[in-house]
Amino acid sequence: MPGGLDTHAAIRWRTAAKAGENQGNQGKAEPMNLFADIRDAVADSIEALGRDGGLPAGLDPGNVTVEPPRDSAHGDMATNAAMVLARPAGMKPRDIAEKLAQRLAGDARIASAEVAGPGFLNLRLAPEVWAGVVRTVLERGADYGRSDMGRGQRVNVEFVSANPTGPLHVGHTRGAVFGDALASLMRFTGHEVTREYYINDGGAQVDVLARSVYERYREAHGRVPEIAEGLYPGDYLVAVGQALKDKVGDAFLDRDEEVWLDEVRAFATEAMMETIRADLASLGVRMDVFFSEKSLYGTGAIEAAIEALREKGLIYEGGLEPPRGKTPEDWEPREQTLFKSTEFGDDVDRPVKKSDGSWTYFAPDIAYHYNKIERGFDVLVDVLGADHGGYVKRMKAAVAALSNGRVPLDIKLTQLVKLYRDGVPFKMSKRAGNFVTLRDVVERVGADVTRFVMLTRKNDAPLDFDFARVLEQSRDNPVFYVQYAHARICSVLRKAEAAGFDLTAAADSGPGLEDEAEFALARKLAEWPRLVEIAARSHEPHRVAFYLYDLASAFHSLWNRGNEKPELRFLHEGDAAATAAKIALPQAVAVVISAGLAILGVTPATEMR
RNA sequence: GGCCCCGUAGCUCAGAGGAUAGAGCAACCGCCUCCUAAGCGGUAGGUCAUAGGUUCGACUCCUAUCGGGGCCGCCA
Repeated sequence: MPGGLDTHAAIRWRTAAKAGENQGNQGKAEPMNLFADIRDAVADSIEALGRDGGLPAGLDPGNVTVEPPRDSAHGDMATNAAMVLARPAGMKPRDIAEKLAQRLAGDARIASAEVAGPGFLNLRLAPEVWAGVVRTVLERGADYGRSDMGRGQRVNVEFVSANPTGPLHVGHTRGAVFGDALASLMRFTGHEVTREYYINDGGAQVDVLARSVYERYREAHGRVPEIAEGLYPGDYLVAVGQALKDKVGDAFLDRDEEVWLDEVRAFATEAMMETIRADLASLGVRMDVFFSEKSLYGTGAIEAAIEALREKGLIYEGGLEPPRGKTPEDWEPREQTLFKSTEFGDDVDRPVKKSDGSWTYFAPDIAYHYNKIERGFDVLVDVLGADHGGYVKRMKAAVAALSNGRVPLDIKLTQLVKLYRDGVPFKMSKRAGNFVTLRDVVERVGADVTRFVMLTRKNDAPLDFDFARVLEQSRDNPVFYVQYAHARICSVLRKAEAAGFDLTAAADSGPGLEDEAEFALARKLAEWPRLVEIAARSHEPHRVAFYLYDLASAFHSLWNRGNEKPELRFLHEGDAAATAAKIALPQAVAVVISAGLAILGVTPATEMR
């Protein structure tokens, strides 16, 4: 690397204007997102070249990206600028790349810029840049990687929303973890996030619940419960029946349903929601809003939502075509109230009101989403089980219609969780009501493990959850592997403190990076802000889990390099300067691991047991 | 019959339209007098299901087909 490098300039590379964003940082304006900064530099170069005639003026750098190359032999960062601009500039990609390379070579951060392949520009950054990344991490601490990408946009993440008829099960667990992590992720990227649960307390299923609880109530009075086909048989209702007895005594005994139905339904629903809230709490999930479907009935809310659609000319009375293919025996044309969802990409218009005049399930859902829009959210996210796949197009259509296209609705479907124990499928008894609950899972493996494992797959891929394997302490268990990295660092820091080293000095004296394994780790740290933004933009929190695994891997790798090269170890007995130089990097890694785990809702381990 | 998801190494899976497609496991070969070897390094392993299309460039986007899974089959 050039000996005459102005390290001072290299560290303080932010222009004065940009540094303004970082006021209150005592003038130490280190970059937050290195990739964004270098991309800015490329864009600036394009503009400058446009001014002095090297390139046509006014080129749009919108599609220019700066990203880590697949192969690190290609350098630290690569930009596609020349290829993207070739057509609008009317020039050959490699010619553009050459001009950019010359320009960028004047940037103190950039050690070399080489044209490669069809017109890639491969950039190698000055060693000081990577040391600067480590310092930035230590300065920012838990805020490193936080961004204002969301610009305060109000996001509503609706998740779990299980029917209030029983405790949460494994499927809900995945949705709960996903939604919660996504909410944290979006908050980290500058969105204002509301976690919301939609209580389906308005449909027939809560009547069934009430009748089921009534039988348990009778049971509490010493009667034999009659759990008819279709009622909920689960034991968890026994206590609810008892509680009902404690509350109302024998007031409902041997009375007609009309006497007790409303009250028992309300009582049972509340009891179930208490259970569900406790289930969520055991996972560390806290909702901001519980929204009751029932609150939409009798208040004109549904009517208003349908009316809003009608005003847009999207509601009509009519019949649907019989289903294509074989027509069911009992099919007959029926007049009903339909929403023109086909105008927004749905396959067929959807009924909102049945021929008997009652609402379909779709109607309150429309009203609920209308309510979210009216509450002023800018972005809606629904996290649903994959069995709701058929619902996606019509709901997106409704939201597009009601918000005039202003509010995007993203529906994330979480696929099945398959349970195993030591590779053997976990058989659930066919007896209805006997399923593996969220509590079962959390009690067996703990909330941290549950959460991390649930995020080691994309939401739309099925997930295998093996009770034995997730507790295994080996490299192929990502939870352990990441936690182990963090614990190792904590162990080192404990020893450093015990040896009397001043850890706060490490950040100031700065890391001395020399080995490729150290640079690799610093590069990984530099990717964090970028990774966070990509994950938030695509609503994919699993990317955080995968990143942490990669980061841990780079760390373990460096750790073992210390076997061959003792000078790379983090602790150097009796040598404060050497220790300060080496300990900053693992400190920074610990900061990012705990920041990442915080987004996933996982507590970092400080030691392994 | 319709809709949704998936198809990448023997297995489980990553992969913002970029270069020679990457990890882990399993296999094989190495590394502990040294901060936790609960770890690390290396070798081997591929028609990214198939066929078209879009473009400077496709595992990635579009269409069709095949295969696996799921939901629905009608007042969803």
